[in-house]
Amino acid sequence: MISAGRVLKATYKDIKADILSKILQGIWTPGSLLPNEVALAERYECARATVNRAMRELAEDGFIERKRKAGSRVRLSPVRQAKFDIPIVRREIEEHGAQYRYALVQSEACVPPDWLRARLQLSNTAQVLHLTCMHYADGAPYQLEDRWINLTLLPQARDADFTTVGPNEWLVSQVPFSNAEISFSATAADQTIADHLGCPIDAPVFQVERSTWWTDQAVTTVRLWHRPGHRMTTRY
Amino acid sequence: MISAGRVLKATYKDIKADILSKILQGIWTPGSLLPNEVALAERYECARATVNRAMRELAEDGFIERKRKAGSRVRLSPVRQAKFDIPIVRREIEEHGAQYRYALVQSEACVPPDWLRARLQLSNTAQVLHLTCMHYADGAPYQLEDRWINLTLLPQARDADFTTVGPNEWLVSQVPFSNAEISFSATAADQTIADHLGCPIDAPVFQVERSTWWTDQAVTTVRLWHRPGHRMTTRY
DNA sequence: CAGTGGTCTAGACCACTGA
DNA sequence: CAGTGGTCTAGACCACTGT
Repeated sequence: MISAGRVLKATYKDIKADILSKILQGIWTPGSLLPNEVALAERYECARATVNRAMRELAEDGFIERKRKAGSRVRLSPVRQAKFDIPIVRREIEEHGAQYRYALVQSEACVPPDWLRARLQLSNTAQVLHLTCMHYADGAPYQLEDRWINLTLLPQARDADFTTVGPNEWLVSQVPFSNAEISFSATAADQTIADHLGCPIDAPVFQVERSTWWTDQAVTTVRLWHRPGHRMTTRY
Repeated sequence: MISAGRVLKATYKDIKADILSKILQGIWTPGSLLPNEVALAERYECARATVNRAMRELAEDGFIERKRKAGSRVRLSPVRQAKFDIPIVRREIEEHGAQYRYALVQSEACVPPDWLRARLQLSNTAQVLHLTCMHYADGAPYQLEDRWINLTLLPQARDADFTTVGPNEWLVSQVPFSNAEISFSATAADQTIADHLGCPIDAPVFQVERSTWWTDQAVTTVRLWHRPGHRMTTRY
């Protein structure tokens, strides 16, 4: 058991910061038992609900574990998570102070290839729209996009004009929120990628794949290839 | 403005789920103004604090935006975030049902190269421990680790035995919590990487770089190279 | 069964900010 | 300046779970 120093009329943020600093400095070490909420409320001279919020957020942030009856402990192993902003290419580019340009390379309605039908669980009669697009930063190739849209779910995509608006931005306006699976990997540039990104064939390319569903129906899947040297960074 | 259906004695989870389903189904569309907390509290027949918690969490989850005086709106563009579990290689491998094996390849205390001193803001007199390690899944190369540990901050690393315990697990036991910067990219295998991972030179390799600090002092930096074909996946 | 966190309430005051 | 969310309070009851 740990004893807490006395602090006057603390807000939940004060309490959270105070407890966190004790953990980060190693004053409260992994595995040790923290005072219970009532005790902390006395020491910080506030209501238990205020302490509760501070502790709840520390638990959400992965710093402590809480159990009824057993109390709250500093986590033993930092079960840490990293959060990434889902890359929205236009914003990504503009935030780097560069000028964004978009171009449609190809657009074709077709029957989905087998691998796509399998991945998106499409019916045998489904039709899809296949788009190829380029995103430029200050005129230089930044990202190549290979997009498939489920025409059964979004027939209006057939008549949409993708020469000026990118499929991502169009989709956001059509499907409010959706579930998605996203994965990152490294791949070698094939002829098409090399041509569009202006890099050698077999150059290592950072690849993002994302499939999204709306109420259990496949909306779209996309592969994004980034120019060589691209990095995705975050802090935690 | 949107009107809410009446629900009896709802908990904050009920309210959150109800509002979220209206957003996901497109009943409440992006940009539209939600009822204020007092109105929702009446409709759900609960206290305002209960509504507040539901709405606060929806905002944290990125579904709505809240502003004083202006009210709460469904987000226009899904500023969604993806959470990744920080890859802990042993768990990653064992969760795939494979057997984990670790091996120390090389260990050497030395003066940090310039790029490392710059990256970690080390003093001129700093010493570092340079480790090279391999992680195997079912006997096959899985990940090559190139690790640098700040000996000024962690002198005990000099005497630690890294032949049986990986540096990551050792560090976790020495430094309770730390800030980190992590980045992902694609790179081409050099001779060393190719040898250790058993892949061709110039093969595209998924690279993770992570630097961590403890109270503003650099603890360690590491580069991890994954076997060809490695994917990092999440849902959101 | 008893101790702990989880949640709700009714009310209050405050901070911010759009009109 | 008035409407909205942000936070706090003092108290209450409940759910879970270790002992």
